[in-house]
Amino acid sequence: MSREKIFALVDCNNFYVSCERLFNPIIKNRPAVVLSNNDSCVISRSNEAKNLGIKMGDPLFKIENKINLYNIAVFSSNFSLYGDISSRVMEIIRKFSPDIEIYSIDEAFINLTDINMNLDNYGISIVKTVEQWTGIPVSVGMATTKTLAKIATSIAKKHKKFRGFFNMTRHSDIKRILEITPIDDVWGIGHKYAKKTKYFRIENAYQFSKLPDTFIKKYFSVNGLKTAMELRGVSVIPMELFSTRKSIVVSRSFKEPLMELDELKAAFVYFSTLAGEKLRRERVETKFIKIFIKTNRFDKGNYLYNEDFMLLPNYTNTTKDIINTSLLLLNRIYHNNIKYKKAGILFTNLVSSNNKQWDIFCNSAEYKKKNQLSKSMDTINKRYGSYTVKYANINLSSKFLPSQKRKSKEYTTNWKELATVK
DNA sequence: TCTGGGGTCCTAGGACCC
DNA sequence: TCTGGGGTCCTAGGACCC
Repeated sequence: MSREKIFALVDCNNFYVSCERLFNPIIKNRPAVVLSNNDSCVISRSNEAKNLGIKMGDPLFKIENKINLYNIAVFSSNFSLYGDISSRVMEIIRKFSPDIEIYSIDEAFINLTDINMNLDNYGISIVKTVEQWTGIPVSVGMATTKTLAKIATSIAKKHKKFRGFFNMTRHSDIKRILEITPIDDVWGIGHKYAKKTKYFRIENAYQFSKLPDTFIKKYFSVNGLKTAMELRGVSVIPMELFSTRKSIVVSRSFKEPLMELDELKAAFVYFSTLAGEKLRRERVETKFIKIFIKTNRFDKGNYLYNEDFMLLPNYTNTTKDIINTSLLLLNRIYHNNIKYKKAGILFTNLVSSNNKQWDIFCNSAEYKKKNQLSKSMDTINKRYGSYTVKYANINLSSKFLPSQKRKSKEYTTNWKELATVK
């Protein structure tokens, strides 16, 4: 029998808002929110904003009143800033265990099974170190499975008295904790499954964990069964240490619907540029390029979705190839007099640039030339800011560009916007 | 009126083959 | 045209996550 595993989840508190606060100490205790693309809806809230009843996903127009009434600080999202802060946080967490799974921009699991130290001290030390070195507050939860660690973290976050850390590994009363954990708070139980559990009169995590396996599998599939096992303390969701990306998407909703082909073309040049950068950053390539255009999904009865794809003869990650392909596909699926509200480009079947198969007919000299051009552009744009150099046909003044009226500066990633010291 | 973007995994069902 | 079983592979759609 192998030793019981120990997982810790490190979760940044209100991550995007916390990032904004680093550079705006003035809003330290003011309620604050960060908005999604086009400044449409709320995607991050400070504790004060949560206490004012602002919900995740609330559209901006719905909370205008509260914003004025309570002087809420509002930010457009600034993902290059958040991404940069995130990687700093992750590097610090890595010092506590190299066995790390970066689960999302603001969360990481670490495996502490082989750490021969007092776990309580270790957990408190993680919370303190990350906060001191980056200024980002985090919560840490420990347990014998990832699903339980999720619960432990939310307890650490919810109750001030724990100071950001909760250890569930040797808790004498896990049953009691699961009983007070609503089933829809459990990792792996989403909207639809929560509704089903209600139907079966399952209210909390403990009740769910006690259901017969065959029943769970029938109504909640194997993933539901995994969740139940993990709640019972049996670790069945392993750490994913070397996840390789399987798909890449770049898509945007337009503030104003686009109708003209030229407008959409500009949008796809923009998407292709971002998508190419992403492929190269991840060191992957693709043959499979799909694009889609669609109308407003809330416009019932008139919803229209069009997509098309192409399988390229050779793997690529060069912006030029992606632009050419996406414009060709756009010509195929575009129709007159349609109000397109959202569009995007998608790559699947990615392969690593390092070990891809060379095709017999691939012109490798041509390939290397295009590749070199793309890479040089990336280097320049990284150093001097996005779109310092770009393909001539990209038209950044077009109306497809996301509207971000309240964006903070790129303090850490753009030379032109370094924070100034007063 | 306004309602994001980017991912992964599982399953059911169709196409195709013997 | 109808008849049957069994297997694989692929894809669309649905579920979940942040």
